[in-house]
Amino acid sequence: MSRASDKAYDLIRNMILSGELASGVQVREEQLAESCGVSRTPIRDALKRLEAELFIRRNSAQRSFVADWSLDEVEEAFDLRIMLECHAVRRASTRIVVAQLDRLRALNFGLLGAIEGIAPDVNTFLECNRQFHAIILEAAGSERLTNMLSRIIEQPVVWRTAHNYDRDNLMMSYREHEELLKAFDLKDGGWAEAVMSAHIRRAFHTYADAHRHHNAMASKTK
Amino acid sequence: MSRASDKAYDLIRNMILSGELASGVQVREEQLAESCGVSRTPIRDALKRLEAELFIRRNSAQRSFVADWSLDEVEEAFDLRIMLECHAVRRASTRIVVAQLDRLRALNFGLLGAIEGIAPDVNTFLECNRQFHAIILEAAGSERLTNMLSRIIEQPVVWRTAHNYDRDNLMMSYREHEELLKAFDLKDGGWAEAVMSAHIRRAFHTYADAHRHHNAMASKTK
DNA sequence: AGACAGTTTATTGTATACAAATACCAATAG
DNA sequence: CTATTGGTATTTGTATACAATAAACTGTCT
Repeated sequence: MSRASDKAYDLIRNMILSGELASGVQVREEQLAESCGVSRTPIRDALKRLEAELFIRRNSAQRSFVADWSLDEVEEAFDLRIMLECHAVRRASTRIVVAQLDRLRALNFGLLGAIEGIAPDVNTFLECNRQFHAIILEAAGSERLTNMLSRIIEQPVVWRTAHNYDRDNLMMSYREHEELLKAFDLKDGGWAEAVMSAHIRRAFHTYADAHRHHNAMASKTK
Repeated sequence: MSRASDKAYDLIRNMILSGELASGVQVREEQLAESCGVSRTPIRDALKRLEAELFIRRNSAQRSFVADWSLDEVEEAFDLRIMLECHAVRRASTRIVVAQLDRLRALNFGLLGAIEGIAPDVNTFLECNRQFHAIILEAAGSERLTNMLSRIIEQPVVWRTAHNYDRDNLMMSYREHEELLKAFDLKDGGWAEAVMSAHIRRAFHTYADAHRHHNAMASKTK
């Protein structure tokens, strides 16, 4: 991450995810340039990227605002992710090689380790989970698919939701990954697809519960 | 299209589609700037966009090249397009309003008119076809979906293939659109989805035939 | 001749100044 | 009091100069 535009991208993205930049607020290029310590040129690059990922929206006059996602929009994103990841897993089931299966097994073992402690290590869990899905995408062998999935807000939503996961939820992810591995072993793309679909749908409902809970809290304090 | 970056985007895109910029050749920002009559800044914007749409690829040293698509890669793109357009049509089937249905009917009537002449008017056909699909996407009402489909090479491949359409093929498109309209009238999302899937699959095979024919010609002249 | 180091050249990345577009505000007419 | 118009401030778009990086070359040493 030496390039200034990458640095700016990460910084702005984190500002959005951490809530430092609240939903709906306008962001100005010059102001971002100052807070990121770079000039406007890389900021503009970063904003374009964030706009493509729908983190940033622009109004008719090209002013940029932090996107404000409704539950419906999050559900749309999940629906798309389900379609694309199921497609990936279907392709992967006929293309995946032993080395990749081994890496998947190792990652899911690491993921289990992160759960089993007294307090689950959510960050390690997330990183293992991210890599697990990345390897499946790699095995699917479609650059375009990788491209699209990287654009769909996956990290942020996963990130927000996982902090709401209780141990049972985390363990469920582990088991679903194991089931996916069995489906790969048997080269049963249909099974793999069904497991993946359930896996992501469950994640959505965990998110939706948290979202509603959050809103209920917010309206109380008003 | 007053903005220089939009102008540059269109010019470069057309240069690629027309073959003026051949597959695989390197493109330099400064050279493009000169041929587009703008500075490097908007060229860089345009290249980023074209890169996101996989018209342009970059090597490890960030040099840009015109993408060279294999038939497999085109098939991947079609597969993704089928998934996304089927999703769109499914959503649209429960959301589409009368005004949109009327516009669809009018467009398909225009499309029929373009076919019926002595020599089919391919450009009008393509424009009606483009708008037809755009309205369905609008009716689907998912910004994210629109976003993704606009990134998937749809226009270029459609453009290349339609010039290979014979009258029967064009007429088939008209009939499929009519069938889609019936499915919408009956709010039968499953039917609509099936018709759309067949519609795009047929387009792919028309493309694949043309592609193979083209390659056979090319190898003869070698 | 072949390989390697240092230098040159080509190309992209970044900063910055300026131009264009838009929003904001105040003054004035209705 | 509202609407409209004009001007000013703010913000984004573009051009351009310069910096950084990677490729190509050249000369030397083995």
